Amino acid sequence: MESSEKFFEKVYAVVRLIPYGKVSSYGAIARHLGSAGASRMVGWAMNASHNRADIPAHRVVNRKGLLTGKHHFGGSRLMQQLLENEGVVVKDNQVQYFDKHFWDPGKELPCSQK
DNA sequence: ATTCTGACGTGGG
DNA sequence: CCCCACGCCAGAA
Repeated sequence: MESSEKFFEKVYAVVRLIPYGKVSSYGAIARHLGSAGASRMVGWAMNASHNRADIPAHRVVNRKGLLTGKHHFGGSRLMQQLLENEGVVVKDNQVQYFDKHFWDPGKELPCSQK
């Protein structure tokens, strides 16, 4: 059934919906997918996201607002540059005003409750 | 098949 | 806030 849908595709769908100048966390997305605790898989999905072009993975950070995945961005400050370019203040790999830029899918999205 | 790792989260101290 | 340990699911070796 729908559960057969790729976990990755779900992640991509949510990440792609992240508005400009906003950031989200792996756990929030995982929870939205119905697999709370599978936060690792979200990160793993992002890893595969390099194969996709419309996946703003730089808008996805850990719950601390830390750019944990910047090392995987192929470069070094690319991720931070992109965030700052969108108006997000980043300092020492950490997003400032994280709660202010935080975007919760299960909270902002309409009826996606499972 | 088994084993380990991985862009994490949560709970307890 | 920090640190430690466990859980989580998927993919690679």
